[in-house]
Amino acid sequence: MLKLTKKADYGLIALKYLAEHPETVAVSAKDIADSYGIPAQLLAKILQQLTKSGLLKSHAGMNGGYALARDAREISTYEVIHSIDGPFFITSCTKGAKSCELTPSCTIKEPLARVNETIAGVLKSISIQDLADEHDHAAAHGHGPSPLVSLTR
Amino acid sequence: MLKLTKKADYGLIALKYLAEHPETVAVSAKDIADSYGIPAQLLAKILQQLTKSGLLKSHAGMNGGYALARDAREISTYEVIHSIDGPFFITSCTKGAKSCELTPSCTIKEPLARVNETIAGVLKSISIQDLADEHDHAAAHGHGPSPLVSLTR
DNA sequence: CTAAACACGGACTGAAGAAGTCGGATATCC
DNA sequence: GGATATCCGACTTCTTCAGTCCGTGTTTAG
Repeated sequence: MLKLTKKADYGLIALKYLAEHPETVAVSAKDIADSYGIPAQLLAKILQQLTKSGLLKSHAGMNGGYALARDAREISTYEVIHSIDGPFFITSCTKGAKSCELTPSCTIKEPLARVNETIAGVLKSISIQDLADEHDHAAAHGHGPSPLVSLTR
Repeated sequence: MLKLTKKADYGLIALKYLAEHPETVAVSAKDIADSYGIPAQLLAKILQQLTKSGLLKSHAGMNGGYALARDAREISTYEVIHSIDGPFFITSCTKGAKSCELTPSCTIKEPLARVNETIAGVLKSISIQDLADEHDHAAAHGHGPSPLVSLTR
């Protein structure tokens, strides 16, 4: 139904958490999970995936944990979602798939592919830092002044 | 994984088909299904749903079938998807849901809600007629001149 | 050295939704 | 009345998501 998975949600939550606590060297998966009521083991797997994708740095052993691999401003929500949920496409039969060549039904998919690119572009323009900022501003005065999604029309 | 269902695809395919054959009074679900290799009974249910939503007009009996209730230019892809897949939301926990109030994890959802609105806006700006046109143009000279999704950035 | 705390990673189970099927009822035209 | 349609609900099957379990490897504290 055109919604991203909870794993992606959890991943965004965790990264936002890390962006909001830049002073800490490393945060364990359990700490973040406990803060939000997320299953710890599940979040751990998500963070592992994000580490493999190069978005996080991990440190094993006691007092270990995760930290952002780059500045929060350099990590886009697109990368996070792509890392966790894999490449997403609006259309069920995307280019490269096998089933698509059989039927001529793909005539519809071309315009939808543009929609897909639009979504990707929007997500790429939103960084983890934007999420953290948005949180503060939203609580402060309703809707932030940041031109996050200024192309709402 | 952020993709719409096959039902929605089928629905769009069928509406595009109807838009491309405006001369015919009514087309049966079976005819459309056979043209694209879609399960007939499944497509029938989809068209019934679109009829209930007021996007199609149906006529039972022999030589019966479906026809567009309005001009193809007045039917947006948003309406079709919304009718078939229901209200879609990027975030797993949208406003109005119960589970959202429990955890403070919703801090992330606010900016994503804007993304959601952006997607909805794009889909609302694309009509069934656009799909039919796009099909012709795409085959002719690659990418149509229509400013369909001009806000790709 | 040892044990606790942490990251890693595969395998597994349950639940939910999607995709498609089946059977029957009703309406219309010939 | 029979053939062709829509209409509609219930049902099975399949896939994927969400979450858990368990074991391994690594680092640090004591």
